[in-house]
Amino acid sequence: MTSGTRSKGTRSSFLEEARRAQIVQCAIDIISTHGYAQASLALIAERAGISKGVISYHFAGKDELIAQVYTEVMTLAAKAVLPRVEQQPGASDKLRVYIEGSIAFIGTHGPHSIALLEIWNGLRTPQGKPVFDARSYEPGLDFLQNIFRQGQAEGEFRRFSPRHMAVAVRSAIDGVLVQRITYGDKVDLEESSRELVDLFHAATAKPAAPTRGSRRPRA
Amino acid sequence: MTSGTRSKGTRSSFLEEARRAQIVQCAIDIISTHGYAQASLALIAERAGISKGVISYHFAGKDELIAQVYTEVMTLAAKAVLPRVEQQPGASDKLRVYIEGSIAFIGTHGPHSIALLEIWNGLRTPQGKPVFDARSYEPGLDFLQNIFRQGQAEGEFRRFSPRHMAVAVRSAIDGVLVQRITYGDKVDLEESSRELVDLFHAATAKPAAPTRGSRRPRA
Amino acid sequence: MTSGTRSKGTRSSFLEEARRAQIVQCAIDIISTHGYAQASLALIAERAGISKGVISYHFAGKDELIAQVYTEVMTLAAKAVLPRVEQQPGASDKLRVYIEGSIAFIGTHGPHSIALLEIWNGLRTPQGKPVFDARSYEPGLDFLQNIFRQGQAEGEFRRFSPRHMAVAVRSAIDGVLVQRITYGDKVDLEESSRELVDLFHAATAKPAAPTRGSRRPRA
Amino acid sequence: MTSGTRSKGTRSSFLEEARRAQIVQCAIDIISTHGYAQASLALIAERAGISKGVISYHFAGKDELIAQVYTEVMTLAAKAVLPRVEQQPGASDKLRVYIEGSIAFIGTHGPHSIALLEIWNGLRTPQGKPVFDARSYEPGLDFLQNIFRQGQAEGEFRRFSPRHMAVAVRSAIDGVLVQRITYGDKVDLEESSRELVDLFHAATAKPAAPTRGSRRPRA
DNA sequence: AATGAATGAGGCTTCATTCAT
DNA sequence: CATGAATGAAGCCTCATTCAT
Repeated sequence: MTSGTRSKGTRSSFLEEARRAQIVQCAIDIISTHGYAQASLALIAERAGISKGVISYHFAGKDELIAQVYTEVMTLAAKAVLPRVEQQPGASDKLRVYIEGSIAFIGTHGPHSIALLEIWNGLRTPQGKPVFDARSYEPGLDFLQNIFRQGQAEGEFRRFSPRHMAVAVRSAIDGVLVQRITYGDKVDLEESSRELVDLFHAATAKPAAPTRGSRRPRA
Repeated sequence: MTSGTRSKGTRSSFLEEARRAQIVQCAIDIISTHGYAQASLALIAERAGISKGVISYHFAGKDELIAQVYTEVMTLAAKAVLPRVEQQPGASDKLRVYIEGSIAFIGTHGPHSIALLEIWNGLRTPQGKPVFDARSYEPGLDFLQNIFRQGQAEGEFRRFSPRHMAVAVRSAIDGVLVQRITYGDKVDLEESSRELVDLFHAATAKPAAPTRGSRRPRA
Repeated sequence: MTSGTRSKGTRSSFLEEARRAQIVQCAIDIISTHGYAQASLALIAERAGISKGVISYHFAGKDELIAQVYTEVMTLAAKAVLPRVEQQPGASDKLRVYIEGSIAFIGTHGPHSIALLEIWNGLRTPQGKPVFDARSYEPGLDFLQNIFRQGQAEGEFRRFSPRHMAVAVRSAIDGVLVQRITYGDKVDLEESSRELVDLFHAATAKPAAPTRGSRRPRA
Repeated sequence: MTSGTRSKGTRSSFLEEARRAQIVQCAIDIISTHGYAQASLALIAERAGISKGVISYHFAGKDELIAQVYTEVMTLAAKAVLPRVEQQPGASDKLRVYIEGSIAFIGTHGPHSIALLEIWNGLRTPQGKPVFDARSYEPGLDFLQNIFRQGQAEGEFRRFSPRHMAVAVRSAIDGVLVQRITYGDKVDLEESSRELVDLFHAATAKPAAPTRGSRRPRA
């Protein structure tokens, strides 16, 4: 209204955003520890030390909160993984970094990863149909498919269906997450990472030429 | 079990079992079409054309019904897949038949497969902990791990972690199921089967010997 | 299923109907005493001495309960008033009996009448639009308009707009109800009835012929 | 009130009054479009482009705001109708002008009229009793009764109960409003006005003397 | 004087479970 | 054995009101 100082609107927005972020974070915690179905607004509010109504005040409803959580986690994951992948010139390296990055994200953002899986599996339309069905995977699958197509075009990869391979890679990574959820620290993510890299390297690489030497660029 | 006239108790048991089986079947239908969260006893009872109380009468509670569904489907799947796998002498063929059988099961028992996934993801303890977490996978994983160990011992497979490979195989098969749920008939299960067989053949096979000929036993 | 005795279905229906009727009656009582807006399911259930869930069990939701109340009262009112009206051959007598019957209904079915008015005024769509707006009056207005058309055709009534007269008659009767709601027994319904009969007789009758004698058929 | 610089208190009062008037106006708009039950403070504040708290600041509570709306509209209506009525010397003309003025007010102040009806029907005490029941009508009814008494005393009107006639006139005018709310412009207010004037002229006038000529002084 | 944030009560609905018949 | 009826908890949402800034 006056000048110089930050406008009220901005200050409002700042506090508003802080609250929203806090609530989103608590939602992630609760969803990851109690599961999507048990993640009631009451539980989330309790965790945040606020009244239930506060959530309704800052979010249009539970749906918006969940959507926000989803967006938050997806954005975080994409930022953590994709840029580093794209820095790799070769398809084989891209695949390796994608797998390594994805599994590393599970380690650094455990609750986020779990929450993502929970929402994925738990969020339904009122008719019971999944809101995030396989269609939501498409962007990620596209990303992988492009890597595979590049590798095949450049002769680095053998012939296979890029789509099915992409589905398998994503599924395998999710499988690691499921293991991690159950067994916690007993699952050595670095080992899982190495094994999956090897697995999909072997699965995609061209059959060894007769005079081939070392097979793996790195273990 | 076979003779016509049995004691009342047995006849009771027979009817009892028929009722239970009917309810379990309806539960599978409802869970697969409406999702776990929406699968209320009322919906299942309506589908079965019976009263809600009947379910409570035949099952200790919803949990027991769901557990029964789970057992039923797991048993069906095991019967459909495992015997044929064990008929194969070689580890490589065992793996191939396991994958083929598992994906074929998705095709022949769609609702069962979906229900299994729904229960897997949806069933929780009152504290929100998954009832069927990765631990429930262990029997299946053991089965696969044994195949891999056999193959490695017999020199058919390269060196890799049997456990991680087992997790990857199961996850990849589940990935096909998720695709199938979303895209239905547009997902060609036979193609998926072939691709996964190829994928894991390549992933497990020893690096091609210099003078090896055909790599795939079957296309 | 057997024979002779009433089928289970019927017995069920009987008890079912009794409960529904009880709940509808309690809803009428609560709506008439506390007003539509305050007529919560909790209050109605408390009055009926049952749990809130019972209402949800017997009715699809609050909407269906209210609709049932509305239908119940409308049907009662129609049965109480219309047949006697149609027994009258002359339009003038029809009008008189209609007014007398409508006001008598207020006396014999006070809570019903009040509940009807409350629902009429209070029930809204989620967007705030009245569910029972003037359109719902049309059947009743038609009935009155036909009386007026008959009277004009037979020369008993003077020239006027049947529609506007019909609206005025209905409104005047509702006005008596509003008075009754506020002042209770202090409003003499018989007197109100006589006055309205006179009023609308005078309003509809042809200008007195020069040699006219008695004006009212009944005082 | 007129001079430019006044004490702070007065200037405050001026702004205060402006704010209150603005809020009252917005309340009228919202009530008339969304209905009383849906007219939340949030909606009214949004319409006014202010914060919800402002309303609480300027009004003791929602009740006071509504009461203010009621007073505002009643005052407007009284100012629009009563003075012109009182200019008429004869009772018959007074009645005519009262009806004409009241219906004209519906045309010129649609939202006000609707809001008035909504408040009338919707506002309740915490116990569910109407706040504005028929008692609130008394001033208006008195005004009409005085007209009728005058007309009867001066021999212009026939014998009838002034009170019941007054109730009928008010009810009939309200009936026109209800029609207008539902059917909007399709209700010709001028026609409604003429018909009601005729109706109540006929209803109140002395039976035609044997040698009388024209019945209506004016249409 | 105004605001946005927070509260807490209350409403409707769904649902697994219990129980008398 | 089976049923329909009833329960009570829990969930999400709306809203008038209060309060610190």
